[in-house]
Amino acid sequence: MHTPEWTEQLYQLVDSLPRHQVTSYGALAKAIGGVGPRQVARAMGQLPEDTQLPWHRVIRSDGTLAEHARADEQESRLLADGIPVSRNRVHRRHFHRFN
DNA sequence: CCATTGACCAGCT
DNA sequence: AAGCTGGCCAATG
Repeated sequence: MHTPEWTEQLYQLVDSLPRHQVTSYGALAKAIGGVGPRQVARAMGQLPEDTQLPWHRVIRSDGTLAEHARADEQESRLLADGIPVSRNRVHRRHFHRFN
């Protein structure tokens, strides 16, 4: 398997996410540059199951949670982080702004 | 404010 | 080569 070279930067960005904030695949893609949101999403899906990265804080740009194998776990992790999720959606005010 | 639609996207199988 | 993704954005109602 071949991991793209931008993944290290992706991991660092995700790892630096403040505890009570979320971000989107697209926002990360922009912050990295030259990659698309779906590539970021795929990279998240490839993370090992026991990763320490807060992958659960990466959601869709419209605030809804994407549908994938660990979606339920994602919701409970967000709630455990103190990030409210109602009707499968996180409010915009919890999005992190990259500088 | 929310939901839907359609064009665009890149990496699989 | 067709079809499916952990998506995004703008436009629309």
